[in-house]
Amino acid sequence: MADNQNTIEMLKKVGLRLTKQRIFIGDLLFGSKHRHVSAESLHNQIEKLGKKMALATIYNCLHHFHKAGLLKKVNAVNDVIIFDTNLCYHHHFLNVETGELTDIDESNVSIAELPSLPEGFETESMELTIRVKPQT
Amino acid sequence: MADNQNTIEMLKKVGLRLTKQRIFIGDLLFGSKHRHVSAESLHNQIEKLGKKMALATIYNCLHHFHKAGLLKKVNAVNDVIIFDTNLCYHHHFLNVETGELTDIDESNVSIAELPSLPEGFETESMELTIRVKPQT
DNA sequence: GCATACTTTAAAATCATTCTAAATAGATTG
DNA sequence: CAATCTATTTAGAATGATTTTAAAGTATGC
Repeated sequence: MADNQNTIEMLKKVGLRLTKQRIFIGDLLFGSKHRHVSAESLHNQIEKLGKKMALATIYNCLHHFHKAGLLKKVNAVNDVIIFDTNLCYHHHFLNVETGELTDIDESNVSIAELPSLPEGFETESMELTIRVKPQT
Repeated sequence: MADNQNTIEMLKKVGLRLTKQRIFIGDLLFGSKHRHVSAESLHNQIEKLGKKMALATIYNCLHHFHKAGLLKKVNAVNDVIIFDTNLCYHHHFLNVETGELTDIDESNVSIAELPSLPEGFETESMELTIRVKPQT
């Protein structure tokens, strides 16, 4: 499959070993649109596809992808770590009831002035979270 | 003590029972400057002050204060829930190495355009997090 | 192919948080 | 101010997400 090939290229480029599990997860994550996943949600998806994979493997894989710069970590929601395949600078709506994240179209937000950083620090990333809840 | 009196007023105003533990925690939290605390960090502080208090009591208290609108919940960091005594709309630097949060002076940030919310939702809060790390 | 280092895995361990059930302490009422 | 009612505190158990461990398996270089 073409996807498969893309994933393999990607893993090679960042110097990660080509394991069945990483290729499978890579295909899922980078196959189509951007995604927000937790280890648990990925695990569920993988089980629904009829595959078996240890949860620990999924954690390992997500962390490796993150270290390799393939995934961005976004603010934890309800104690759950969420990884984002969209690496570009962008923001989120967070549904406080469900924990669901939705991308905010970049053009819709602009941060006019940026504060100066503390001495000796550099920015790693920046994220605006707009917590939303169903209208009462 | 004056602090004590303020805390008692505050608890009465929001309709929470006056317990020794809540008064003590209220004094710690609202005594001077704004603070960012986790249940654990508060527990440590309380132990250092030579008092004993069950961790569960601290969790209860923080949640009650939050429900009563005395504390704001901010994005979890490293799986830890952080409460903020600063209720005003403001933003944070997050030290990704230590998890430490620092307030950003409000005047230093302005969000020019706001995106429209998803249908049927309303904003609960909004927070910009600038993740920073020591310069390499 | 073989050796080596890296991965996967299941299960145990850990860590933050919540729950439980009993004991205690505020609040309320007569 | 005692009796009662209900909320709160507490220790410890339970839960849930994540990490660690140690053993077995697998990719990669030679």
